[in-house]
Amino acid sequence: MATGRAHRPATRSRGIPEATVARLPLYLRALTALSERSVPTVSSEELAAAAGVNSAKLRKDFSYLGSYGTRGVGYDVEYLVYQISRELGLTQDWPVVIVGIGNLGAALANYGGFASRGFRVAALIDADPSMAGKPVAGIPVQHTDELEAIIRNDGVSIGVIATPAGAAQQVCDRLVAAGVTSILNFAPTVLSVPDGVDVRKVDLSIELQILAFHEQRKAGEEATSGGAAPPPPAVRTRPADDGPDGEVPAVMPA
Amino acid sequence: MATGRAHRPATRSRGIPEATVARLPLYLRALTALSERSVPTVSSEELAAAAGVNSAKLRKDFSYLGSYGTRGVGYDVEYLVYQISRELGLTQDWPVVIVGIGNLGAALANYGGFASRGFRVAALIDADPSMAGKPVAGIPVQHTDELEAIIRNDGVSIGVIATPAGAAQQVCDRLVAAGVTSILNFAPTVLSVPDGVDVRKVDLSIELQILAFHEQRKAGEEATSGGAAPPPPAVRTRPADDGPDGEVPAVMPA
DNA sequence: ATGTCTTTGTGAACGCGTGCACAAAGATGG
DNA sequence: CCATCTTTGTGCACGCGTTCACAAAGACAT
Ligand SMILES: NC(=O)c1ccc[n+]([C@@H]2O[C@H](COP(=O)([O-])OP(=O)(O)OC[C@H]3O[C@@H](n4cnc5c(N)ncnc54)[C@H](O)[C@@H]3O)[C@@H](O)[C@H]2O)c1
Ligand SMILES: NC(=O)c1ccc[n+]([C@@H]2O[C@H](COP(=O)([O-])OP(=O)(O)OC[C@H]3O[C@@H](n4cnc5c(N)ncnc54)[C@H](O)[C@@H]3O)[C@@H](O)[C@H]2O)c1
Repeated sequence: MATGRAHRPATRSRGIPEATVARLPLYLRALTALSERSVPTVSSEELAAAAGVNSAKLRKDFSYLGSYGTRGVGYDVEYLVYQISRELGLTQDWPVVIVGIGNLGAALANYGGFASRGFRVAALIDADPSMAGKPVAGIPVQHTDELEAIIRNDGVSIGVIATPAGAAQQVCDRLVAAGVTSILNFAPTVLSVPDGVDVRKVDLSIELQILAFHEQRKAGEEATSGGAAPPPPAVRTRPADDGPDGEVPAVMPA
Repeated sequence: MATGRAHRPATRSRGIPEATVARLPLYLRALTALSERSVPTVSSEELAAAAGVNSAKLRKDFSYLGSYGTRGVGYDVEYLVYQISRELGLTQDWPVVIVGIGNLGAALANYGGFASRGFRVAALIDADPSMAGKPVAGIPVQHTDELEAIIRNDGVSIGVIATPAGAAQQVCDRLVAAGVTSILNFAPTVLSVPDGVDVRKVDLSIELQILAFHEQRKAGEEATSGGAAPPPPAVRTRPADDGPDGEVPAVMPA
């Protein structure tokens, strides 16, 4: 889901398909749960069920990492946890900065799921001067002016943007200029970044709209007003056309 | 990203590919911005740039909706806003319940991006009795006991889960039993739902792990410790050691 | 009308991801 | 050591999604 200039022409980074990479955290989560229950081994079938995927897919995913299974037995849980962690780069510590400590930013700062993997909140940054020094989740909020210094001093390479949409690109530019090369964007905007910078976005509104689409399909499969097929569109250059299709507003002048 | 039992064997709902549906909200956002600036028409090239996608892809996406463009001119902004809104089901009002009003749930409740499209927060629900009646974002929190009544009375079909992971499946089951058929899940768990129910998940931790993967690739393309090839795995049959899964895992005895 | 110029809509090629199905590997038991 | 049984690893086919490239549609000028 990299947006903007974050093209992925051959980002099959080192032979591991992007789709597989996206599932590794899922497997890791399931394996961690098994590990906590001291389960020694799992079959691909069991693990796939726990992760909510097809077992053949899981086996193929693991085959990209190497042959870590034992035929007739399955996979060693602890060993696989380690291998996936290493592949994902979770054996090292990743300092993260969160920019925009409002409703969402504060929730993220309080989120325990950060530290549970190798992620550490290095700093909380906000433009509001009245917030400076105020602790959120035990960490004092710092002013935007400090952004560059923090990133350089702590060697931060991952930034989280939780500012209003209008500020996101500007914040993004500063992060990138200061050395951040991975961005998680919660603001509803398309970010432009130079090559080599990865952007992933989380957009609640988009998710809801996708759900609404399917919901509408489920509800109005046969009964709702209007047919299933959209009415022949009126081309507009000259309005005064037969325009009103159904009960439609939106007639445009050329 | 439907998980669990939400299989999508032929969910090409009515000829509109899933990938296209996922991009429609993106186009809609860009078009809304143009509309607010009173821009009358856009070319596929311009709109694609604004939405961060390829222009050919955009045209093909729109072609699934119908022929709404004018050759030599482009697309009428207002008309397209309406058509996409209608296709996504945003011309009607979607009541939504949020379950689990903690850090994240409260942030979601306060989020203005809900109402900006056709989504309306019908209720906030939490299991903590001490929260009952306390207003969050102007809406009084209601106890979980009320869940079924609220959903039935308001005809809620979309639910948002922001509870701890351990409670998510149970909450999900209750939502589904009460009539919810679309779920947006923020808890880091795989949800099992019956056919006909859509689940989408938002998982911050997974996004960060994917970023970490690419970050590691960028950093250690040649220099980092260890080679590229993983060491040959050892096989485990008899564990014998239960899990000190504290920090350094996985050296396998043969 | 006719010609030119812009931009859409889409046919076709390609590549990625998914899932089936099975041979090979290895564990386990005799 | 051999037979059997379980489960992995993967070759293969298929379908979806992306992108290119271009003919056709239409605006606009003359
Ligand atoms: N709250 C949610 O549940 C939610 C959900 C989805 C998306 N979002 C998006 O996340 C973003 C934040 O949402 P929110 O509800 O926390 O908003 P908010 O207004 O509560 O918080 C925004 C914070 O960003 C700070 N800020 C503004 N400009 C800044 C800048 N240039 N540099 C640093 N900090 C700056 C503000 O001082 C404020 O503290 C928005 O873009 C919103 O659309 C929020
Ligand atoms: N905070 C974040 O930024 C963040 C990010 C990603 C994921 N998450 C996930 O979102 C979920 C919520 O996170 P949070 O930080 O808000 O946690 P939280 O502990 O602050 O809030 C959880 C809320 O859910 C309520 N709850 C518990 N069981 C319930 C039940 N059975 N029915 C109804 N309500 C119940 C609790 O009373 C509490 O108010 C967690 O699963 C977390 O992993 C949070």
